[in-house]
Amino acid sequence: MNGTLHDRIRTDFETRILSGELAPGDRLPTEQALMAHYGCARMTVHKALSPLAAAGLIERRRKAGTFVARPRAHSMVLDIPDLAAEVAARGQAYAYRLLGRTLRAADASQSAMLELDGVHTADGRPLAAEHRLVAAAVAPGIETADFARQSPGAWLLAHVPWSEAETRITAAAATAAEATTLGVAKGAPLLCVARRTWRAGRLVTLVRQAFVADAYELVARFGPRG
Amino acid sequence: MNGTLHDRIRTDFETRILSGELAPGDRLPTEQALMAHYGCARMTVHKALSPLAAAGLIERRRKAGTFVARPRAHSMVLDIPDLAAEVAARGQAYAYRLLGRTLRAADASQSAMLELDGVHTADGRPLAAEHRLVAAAVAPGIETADFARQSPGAWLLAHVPWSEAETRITAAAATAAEATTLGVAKGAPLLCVARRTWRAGRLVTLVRQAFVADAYELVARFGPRG
DNA sequence: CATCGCCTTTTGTCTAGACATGAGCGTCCG
DNA sequence: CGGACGCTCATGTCTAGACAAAAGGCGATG
Repeated sequence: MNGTLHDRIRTDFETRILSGELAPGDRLPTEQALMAHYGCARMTVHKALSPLAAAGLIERRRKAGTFVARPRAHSMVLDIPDLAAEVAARGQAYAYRLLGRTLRAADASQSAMLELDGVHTADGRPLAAEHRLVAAAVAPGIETADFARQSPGAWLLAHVPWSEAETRITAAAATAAEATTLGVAKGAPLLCVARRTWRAGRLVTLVRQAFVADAYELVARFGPRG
Repeated sequence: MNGTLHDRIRTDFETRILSGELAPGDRLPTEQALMAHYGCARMTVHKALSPLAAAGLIERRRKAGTFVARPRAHSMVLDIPDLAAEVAARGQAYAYRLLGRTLRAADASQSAMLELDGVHTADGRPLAAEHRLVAAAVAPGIETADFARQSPGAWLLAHVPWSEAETRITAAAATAAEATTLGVAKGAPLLCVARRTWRAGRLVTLVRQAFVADAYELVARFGPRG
């Protein structure tokens, strides 16, 4: 596919496996045989097949050989887009409006957290309500940040690196407060995205975004397009 | 981390970047310098840094060098679990009940599709309503498959390889039909997962699962744990 | 001053080998 | 017959080098 030889070898087997031409359990040629077939060194063959093994598409055992892996519980790539960019791509005007800002002092259970409530809008129409906690100690400077022009999420992305994140996606009925903020009826369905983000084991931020159901969707992909 | 040298070099920089010790834009040593530092050949250094570049953690430019990448619109790994396994892991009894089965003949716009309606249950309680279309030509044998014991999704996973999939996640209010199937009130929030799956460019199946909001959530992760 | 072209640095790919590792498999011996 | 041993094969890791390609830097030239 790409110009390089090991990319060609890799995509060769990738497509043959994904198309079903090579079924799970089938044995692939040995590296020796592939050297001869493609007329290259063993390192090149190895460099081609290693990523497939890492991706779980094939399984390699010494002495036994290389086999097409059985399809397991698959995972897809979920794009977590920048809301501002997403809205702008739709040709709408994005804005974040800060609704509340409270500093919660540290107590026995956790360190000081800045509590931020706001709403993301597209062309002035509410898109999502956001409730966020930010660990003040891990995000120096956030207490003086201006969220009139930039959402807390964008500020954090630019200022605080993170190493780990977990996102939970659920549906929920709008509470009275959410209904008011978003301009929908109480009980209306919302797509809720709750994310916790850590840096070096310490919680950086905890955010819950409630999207108006018919105004937003998440997309996850699996496939050669990346 | 792992015993191998290139794994050690890779995790070295991985942790230094993710911990923030190396900030976005920082330049990494050249491969020459790393050869000297680790006392190994350049291929070994290259093998260590290449995956980091592929993962988007670093950015490499000829002549300029290697730099820590700025965090971009990040993507996470979304686990699409096998429903049966998921329910079993919670200690509940999983079942799929087929509610409707219709063969739609081919027409000008598309080939023959088998239409399947069903409901996934945990301990007898409805968990999700499923509406699925399967391309009969791409899934030979599905017309005689027995869905009393196995859901169409599980059957397809075992019998038809796929190369590409796209999942859209939304929230929606339960229609009257869905409310009846799931035993919830009309208008109750549902987490909807709509997935299209292709094999070699041809549509294999198209499925829409509507989950009872408080009985299900999707989890996506990003981090060194994989 | 601007621009073109050349040089150098740095990464990308590949080779031909070496040794290590581990698993399958047969053999030998009890 | 069965288990322990050792052989062999296939993959895993690594080396020292080669050439290619891209892009920054710099000087010559207009």
